[in-house]
Amino acid sequence: MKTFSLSKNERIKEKKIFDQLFKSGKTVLLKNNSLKIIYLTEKSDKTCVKIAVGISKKVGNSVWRNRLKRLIRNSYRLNKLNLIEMAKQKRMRIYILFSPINLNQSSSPKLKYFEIENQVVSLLESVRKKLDSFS
RNA sequence: AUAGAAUACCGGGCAAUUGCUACCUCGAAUAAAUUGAGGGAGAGGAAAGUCCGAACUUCAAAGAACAGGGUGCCGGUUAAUGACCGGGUAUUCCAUUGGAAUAACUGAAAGUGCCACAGAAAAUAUACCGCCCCGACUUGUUGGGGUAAGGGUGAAAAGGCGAGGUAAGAGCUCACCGCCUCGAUAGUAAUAUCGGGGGCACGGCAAACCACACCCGAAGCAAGGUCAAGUAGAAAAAUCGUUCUCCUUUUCGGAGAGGAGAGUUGUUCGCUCGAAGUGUCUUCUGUGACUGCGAUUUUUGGGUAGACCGCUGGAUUCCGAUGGUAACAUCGGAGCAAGAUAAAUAAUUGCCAUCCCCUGAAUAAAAUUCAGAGGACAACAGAAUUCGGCUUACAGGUUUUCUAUCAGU
RNA sequence: GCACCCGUAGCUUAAUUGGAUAGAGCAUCUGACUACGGAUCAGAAGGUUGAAGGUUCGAGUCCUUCCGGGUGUA
Repeated sequence: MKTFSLSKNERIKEKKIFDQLFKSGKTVLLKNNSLKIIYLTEKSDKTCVKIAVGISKKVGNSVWRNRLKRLIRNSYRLNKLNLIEMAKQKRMRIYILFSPINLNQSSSPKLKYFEIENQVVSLLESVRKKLDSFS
């Protein structure tokens, strides 16, 4: 498998998983409240990490939403290795949903890649710490 | 040259690295899902709004009338349109007899309706102030009559204007204009021009109802089809139907009529489809009750929302020729150019191009040019069955035309 | 995606077939009553009828185009 890829198998596509995430997932916020992560774990021998990006229609127009989604995905696939290693060690499946909170088009019309990447990295780190301490 | 308006077009480019989507080629492995390498491909002028028009699919075939909806000068283009092109007419503007822009631009003399307030009167006309005549008397008031020129009201006042005429006036009469009507000429037509006659009757609103002419069957790719999966062919209530004849007959069965109801997205007609048809009791041979069966409607509960086809080669794009004032058509040549589905088409870096700002140099200054450093990296905006239009949003740049100002010949 | 509906004061709503200043209730503010507050009584303010054009003498109402919000549909 390629190291920095993000194929269809690493994305959430099933409606059931989305329902479970919204019903019983745990949220992690950033300090400036721009992004959040909803995550869910389950024990399984077939380890995998799947992500999705959920953006409300009221946040901005389709061009802006597409760009945010692509930036989040791109920064995830460049920084996902640690999380996958941990999932292999602990033998669990991890589902992650990214979502913007206070971020919208009127407040920040131009999105910059490095800001998004920093936020994604710190979010992934905090998720990893929580999982570590939990088990 | 600068500024403005219109018009047609473009909507950053190249390279590297890391990815995404489907396809092709060569491999690996397998029951299958899969996976490795390479290759070329991958958002727009509006992809948007969903305002019109079609293709395509289903509703048996897509029938008729009414209802309902749409359009509305004339001719053409088109698969089709409410779009486009050409012409006419009206209005506005500039100018001075031409030019430009805009227009839901049929009918108010088929009928119905509305026209608040004000005003005498808002459509069968009428008379407040006036003007004029006659009578009465207290000589400036009143009674009767004529009139619609002037005033006043209003968004709108009953043909306009001038002359004659008159007590005062009035299409009462006449000229010109307008209107109605008949004819001729030009034009395919809308319409225009000219001539004769009438003698004023005909206010506005049809984006009020309506009339006339033409057009429209309905729903939409979540259409529709195939496969898989499914505690699914679930329960309750109401209504209706469960009828005849013939053939072969032990039975089973077959044919015909009838048939509740369903479809035809409003109604009617027409058309099409069309299930069950059992048993028991009662009873004066037919009726009633119950049960079973079937159909429809309503309610409750539950399941799946996966894969493939539709899905991209088409009223197709580009170039040229011919015809046409033009929209466009015909012919010839070349080309194939996204197909996702929790939804791909991206991210970073470098160079170039573009724009902004600063510093230095050239020149007396501005403007301009060159060099260096820094910043922005663009606007509007993301395919979702596919096309033709319309509408709306839009940084910057290019082409052509027109207008204004300045400079030169 | 496709199809469709609705916008009136801060909130909930009226407005006859186009006719005048867009009317109510709650909330808000001011005053009265009270030792103070509530309740009550009296009064005031608050609307370019979502926006822009058009038809009309006159548009909340009729027509067109935008803006915002919502619904249905396997």
